Amino acid sequence: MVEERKLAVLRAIVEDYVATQEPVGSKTLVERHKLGVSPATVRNDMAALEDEGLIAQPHTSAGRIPTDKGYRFFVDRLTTLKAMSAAEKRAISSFLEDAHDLDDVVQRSVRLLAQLTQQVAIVQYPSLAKSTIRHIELVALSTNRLLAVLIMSTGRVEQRVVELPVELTDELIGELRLRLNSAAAGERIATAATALGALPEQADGAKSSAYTVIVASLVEAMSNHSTDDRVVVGGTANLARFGDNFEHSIRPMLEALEEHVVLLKLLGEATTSETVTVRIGTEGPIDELSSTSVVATGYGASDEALAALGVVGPTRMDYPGSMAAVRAVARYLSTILDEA
Amino acid sequence: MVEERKLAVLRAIVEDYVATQEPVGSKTLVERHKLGVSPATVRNDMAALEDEGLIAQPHTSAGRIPTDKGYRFFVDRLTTLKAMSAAEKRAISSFLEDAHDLDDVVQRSVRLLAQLTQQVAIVQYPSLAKSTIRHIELVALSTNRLLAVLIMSTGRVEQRVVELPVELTDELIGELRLRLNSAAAGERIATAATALGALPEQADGAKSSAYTVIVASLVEAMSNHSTDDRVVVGGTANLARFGDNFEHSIRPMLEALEEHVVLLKLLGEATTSETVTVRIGTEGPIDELSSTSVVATGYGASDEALAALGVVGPTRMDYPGSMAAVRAVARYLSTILDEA
DNA sequence: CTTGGCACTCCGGAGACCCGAGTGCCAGCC
DNA sequence: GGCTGGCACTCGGGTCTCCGGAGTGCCAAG
Repeated sequence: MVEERKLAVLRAIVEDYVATQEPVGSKTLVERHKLGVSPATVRNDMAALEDEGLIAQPHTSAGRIPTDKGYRFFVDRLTTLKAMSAAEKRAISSFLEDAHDLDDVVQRSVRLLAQLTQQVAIVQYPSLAKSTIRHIELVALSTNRLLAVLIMSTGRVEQRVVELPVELTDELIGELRLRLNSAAAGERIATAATALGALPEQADGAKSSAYTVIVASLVEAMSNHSTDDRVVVGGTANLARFGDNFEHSIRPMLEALEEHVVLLKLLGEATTSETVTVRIGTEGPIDELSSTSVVATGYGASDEALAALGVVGPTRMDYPGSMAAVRAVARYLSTILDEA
Repeated sequence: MVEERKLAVLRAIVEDYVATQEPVGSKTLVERHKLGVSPATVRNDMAALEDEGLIAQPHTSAGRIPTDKGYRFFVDRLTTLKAMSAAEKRAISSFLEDAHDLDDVVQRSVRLLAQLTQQVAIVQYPSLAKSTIRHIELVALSTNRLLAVLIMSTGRVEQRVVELPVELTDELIGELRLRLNSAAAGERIATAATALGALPEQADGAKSSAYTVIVASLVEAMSNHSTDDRVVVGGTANLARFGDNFEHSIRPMLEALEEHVVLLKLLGEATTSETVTVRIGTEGPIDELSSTSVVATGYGASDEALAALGVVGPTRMDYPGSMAAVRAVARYLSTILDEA
């Protein structure tokens, strides 16, 4: 038995099954893929592949379908990323470049990804922790409530209402704003926080105490990364193509998509932008989603990704296509954020 | 035939059908609702109701189900809003008050509404056009690109990148910021725009021309209400309870939920906060959603609503419950935004 | 106007049946 | 040793039939 052909058979099975969503038999396989051997031979190969746990048959006397392990093998060894067509590239860049807003960029990315892959797309907002502060704005809401608006270099805008135990004056706010910005601009939140901590000391006595409380409140509000988990989902209508098994596929999927925490888990460690991570079926962290796969990658600077994006779909998905689309969108997104 | 009983029968049919999702027959009806008459009598009533187009039978020899017209009658004449239980009220207010952010408030509202009604919930962000400007912040991105951040009284923050045909200086920005804010703070965008239009004239010659272009760009960016349509959707997992007819219920629903424009159409004219609007089945603007109903209302100031919120579900939904929940959430949301 | 009776309809589940695709294995062939 | 054709076997799933039960409409009597 030729090892090479056995792998060709595996590839053919994966491709066929992904395309038709039906168990594939030996006969149709040789017909569709010009393997140059007889069905019987393919059957032998299939038996071997089944022994290795790469494929399985749902019922006796049915065709074979790939197992998670089979997909894994396919993804790792039998596939190269499809290149995007020139037209697709053009579509991507023009679609994304029309955006005038970070919200807009993210929204468009999600749509794009969903449309390219015909799957559910997830895009995470640029992480607060990993981007730098461009500007801090303070707006008095009342004498003891302050709205702090953080404008990040990625264009992300974050706001916090801070309740203060002291009375505010316009003068105080103005001074605070100046100092805050000179201390924090260009820094990351974490480093800015320490820099800000030093601020009160530089002030003269009377204001020092006021500074102390205000800065402390600000720092606390800023470093509360509870909203660091902003994610946007799109293409849920593509779930409709999941096919039949409603209760076991679509419901848990919809539930997961509601829970941003779960989504973040799914995107998981895909925080490096150079590689596309593929999590197949039970490899994922969520038991309920044992028949779904995640294709994800990071975007932003190449060394340390700002955030992740990806698609989620049934294990029987077009991995090469999805991987290519995910990578392409991530790249364009990175360049766009770089410009901004 | 007693008219009053006939309506009781209609009510019973609606309630039963909503609860069981199965056509309801005369016999089970008298059993479950103690109508005090025989099934045969009820059958006569049913025949009359069917003549009036309020109920229908899916097949001969099946029970009856309400028609859209039947639901309409039920909603208009046979129902009073369920009061929320004290526990529910407490849950709502405490859940919403924990929010520290407009985004947070909206997000929580959507979840709350979805959970209360067990349906898909939609909440629209406070309209830009109808709220007032609290503060305008300008941040230089480069010498000829300016980031304008609009902070509205509702806590909504909107940003725009403005490309300018002139060089910016810190001094210019500072002055601009002062003038902008004194002219625009407390105004609505529309009125602010005209006020801003007058600004350049007040400046002295050299700066006047710079002002003119900058202000023009700003006004244009601000009054571009393309993002006025921000809506948030939640509870899509509840679609799973839609039941069987996948292709005809869930897919178009998911597709509609992706399109914010469509959602806005659905919320439609529900811009008054005093009444809860109910759109049943084909009464709605979207053909594909002919078997779904929308329960919506406005929130914000009582005279002119800031925006709308509501739930979308199958025509066979619990109207009294949904209406009550929608109204309750809208009210709490209004008070919260009032405080902020 | 209400009610019991009765004949009629028809949906939908259970069972029987069969076809066809697919398999495993074996013996022969290169 | 690997490939191939042949063959008996399996079994899912579509089709058909059948039947019960829930529901109806109508009618005549109270």
